[in-house]
Parts: sequence; structure tokens; C-alpha cells
Amino acid sequence: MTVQRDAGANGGARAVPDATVARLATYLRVLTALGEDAATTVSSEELATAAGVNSAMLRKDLSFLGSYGIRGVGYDVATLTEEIARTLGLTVHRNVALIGIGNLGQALAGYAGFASRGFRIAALIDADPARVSTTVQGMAVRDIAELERIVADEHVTIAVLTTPAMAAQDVCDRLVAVGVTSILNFAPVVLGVPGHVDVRKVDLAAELQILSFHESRKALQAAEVAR
Amino acid sequence: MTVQRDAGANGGARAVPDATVARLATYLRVLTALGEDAATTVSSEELATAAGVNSAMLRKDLSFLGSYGIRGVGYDVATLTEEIARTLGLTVHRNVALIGIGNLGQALAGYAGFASRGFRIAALIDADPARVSTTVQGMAVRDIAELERIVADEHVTIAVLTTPAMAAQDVCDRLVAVGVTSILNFAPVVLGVPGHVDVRKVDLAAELQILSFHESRKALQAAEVAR
DNA sequence: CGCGATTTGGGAAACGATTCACAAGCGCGT
DNA sequence: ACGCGCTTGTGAATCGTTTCCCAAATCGCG
Repeated sequence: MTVQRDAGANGGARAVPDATVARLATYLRVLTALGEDAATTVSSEELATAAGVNSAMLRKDLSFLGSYGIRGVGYDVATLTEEIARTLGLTVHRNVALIGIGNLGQALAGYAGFASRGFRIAALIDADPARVSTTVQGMAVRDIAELERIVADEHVTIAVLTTPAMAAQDVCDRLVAVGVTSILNFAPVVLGVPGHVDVRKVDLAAELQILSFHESRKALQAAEVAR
Repeated sequence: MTVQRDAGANGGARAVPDATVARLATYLRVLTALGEDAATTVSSEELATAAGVNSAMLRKDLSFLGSYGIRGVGYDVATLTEEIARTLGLTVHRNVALIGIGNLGQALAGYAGFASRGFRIAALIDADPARVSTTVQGMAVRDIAELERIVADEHVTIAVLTTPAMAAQDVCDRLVAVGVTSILNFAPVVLGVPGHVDVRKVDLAAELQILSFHESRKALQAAEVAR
């Protein structure tokens, strides 16, 4: 990525490290939960514990957004929540298209966490004629042939790919061609995209294999100790 | 994690960095695909391109497993595949329990990538009486009351949590109590576990929020350029 | 058999992220 | 008004990861 970090005096947003961005989402969730418990302020120590990180790291993370804490007191829950949401760009609503309405696609279509966080499912799209025009979770499944039109009409900015691996690159290319620049990919392939497009990959099998590795390591170590 | 890296002269396994382990799964997938194309050797350059990484990084990653390449030639696909699988601990079959058979749980139960990579779905478990003893993907859904017995009987080593957020910590505690040390968590909560237990988290909402952040950044930059 | 083309393995530098440690700021009690 | 205890924000140190780069190993060819 040829990214220009810190474009000078832009509206308050400094260059936020990738690792920090990934954690902001967690902080936001924890803060929302705290807010419902009528907490008005929270210390870095509390918030860090709830988010499963070190308090120094949390403070450093938050410091990238600006100085929203009060020394001796902590952070105001409401202010901080809003500030993180703003940084993550959640103040504008984003339209999401789900492409590939198989098992997983249907499950995601019904996932409540979408709407509750400012993401609107704008369309369900599939290539299987048998599936097209059926209804899933109260939404019509539309034909992939109309992909380009749907993306334009619904102002889709994020696409979620749950197609079979075979189809993923193809669909991806078409998405990129019509200007989609953010893709969440569940298909087990490495997508090739131009540099200005962001792809995040969720790979269930890979997660299990990573756990498997650590299991083996633990087993080895147990054997070692027993020696 | 209080982990002892590099336990001396153990059977060939050096300390493999976490970042490397995470990529091995990808290499393995690409290699499997290559193997089906009857490729017999592959260079770091080819493999790296297919895996979407830099070739130097790939070589360094592989060098942690030992020296399985041939200078001037490349890597033997079969050998390397096997060696990665061995490192990831995929030579032993692992029994996986899925807990929480809602939308997502059902989708995962039907996910083919499980079986094809040496993971056996040993049990589907749910707390909802209406769901218990129904059949999903040809497997009976069992009662969470029997969790402890099922884990023991089926030799479950990895648990996949797709329960509602509310229930996750509870179930997690019970799993840990009966000796499960690897958990893949889809519930949007930070699980508290003892140090010897590995938890990996998949958070759909977080992924979208990260994409959202980059979208905003791109929008800002576009505005900047247009200035 | 020796040479050039190729490709790995790994030391070392560059980079990025995390943790440490503490000065500076704030509120409260007196 | 002042001092004490608490908590933030951040420079500096540390740690882990990635990239650079080249010597060493191997193959094919003349």
C-alpha cells in the first residue's frame, strides 16, 4: 500500500496505526456495554481489562485519536464512544452487499450485529437461478447478472463475499470495476486487487489450523515436562 | 502468554513466530491447489505470489520449519505440503465441538472446509430445548447439559463458540474446566481464560468497522487531492 | 569438469508495535 | 489555597516482524 500517513492538518485525524484500528472496534463494543450500565466515566485500567489488553496500550491507542481523557479521572464514556465511532467512519451509514447466499451467506444475512452497528444490508446477490428471487431473512435474493446495477443503485461501499472459492476472483474483479474499494472475503482464496482496494479475509479453516498448531505445541511441552 | 519458546533440541520444531504460523495455513492451501495441478516443485517467488506475500518473507517463514528447499530449484510441493501440515499439527485428527447452533452454527456445521482439512465435527451442542435433538446437516443437536460428558467421550480438543454473547463466558468456563485448551470464539465478547488456554476471535462487526475506517480515510484523501 | 544462471537460507538493518516509566494535569478534602 | 492521590499522555526502551541483501548450493550446458 502506498499510503500517505498523516496528511498534515486534516480535521483532527492523525495517522492511526493498523493495529490500533483493529482494537478500536473492541473498545467501542465494550464502551457501548458500559454505557448501558449507566457508567459515565471509565479509567484506562477498567476499559483495558474489559477489552483484554494492557492499559498502557489502550492509552496509547486512544492518544492517536486526540486527548479525550481527563487526568485523575478517566474517560467520559459518551464522548469516547462518539470519538471512536467517528474515527472508524461509523457516522455515515454504509451499504453492504452480500454476495453468495449459501449457508454462510444466509447466516450473515440474519446477523443482528450488522444493523446495530450502522451497516445496512443493501442487497443479497447469488448466481444460482434456483436461489434468485427467493427470500432470505425478509430480503429478496437478486441475480448476480445485475451486480453492477445493484452496486450503483444502492450505493454499496462494502461487499461481503461468501461465494464458492471458484467464483470469488471473478466477482471481485467485477466489484472493483464498478468502484467498490472494500471487500470482506470469506472465500478461501487470495484475491488479487489493485492497491487502492482493501480486502480483509476471514478464513475459518486457517483459524482452526492455528489453534491446532498451538495444541500440538502444548502437547509437546507437556511431554517435555513429564520427561 | 508465558510461553517457553524453543524448547531446545525437540524433534526439529524451532520456535515458530505467531505471524508465521498464521501464514502457514495460507501456504498450505495454495500448495494443495498446486499439487492438484501436478506441479512437482515450486519456487519461493511463485508460491509467494500465489499466497499474496513477499518472497523473502515466505522463505523466512519456511526456514523456521527447517531446510526443505533446494537451492537453484525450489521446493518440492509434496514434501513442503507434508512438512507444513506436520508443523501445524494436522497429522493428528482433531475433534471439534460446535456450541450454539443458531444461524451461524448451522452454517459452520455445513462447511465443507472442516472435514477436508482434518477436522472432525464431533458434536453440535445447543441450549435451546426446541433445537435439541433436531438434526442439522445430518447430525443430532445435543443438550448443553451434557457438555462435559460429550467433550470427554468425543475427545474434543477444539471448541467453536457461536452462542449469543450472553452465554459465551459461561460456556467457555465450563469448557476450560473440562480441559479444553483451544477455543474459536464468534461471540462478540472478550473471553477471560487462564493463560494455558488459546482463544481466537472472529468478529464480523469488527472486520466491517475496520473496512469502514479505511473507506473514510480514502474519502478524506480523495477530498484532499481534489483540493 | 567448470561456468553461468538460478534460487535458497539467513545475517543484519529497517520498521512497526508494545511495554515501561514518569512528568504533568486534575479533583477532592481540608 | 494547597497538597495529596489518582490517572492520563507520551518519550524511551524493548520486542517482534519484515525487508534487504548476498554468500552458498544446485542444476544444466558446453
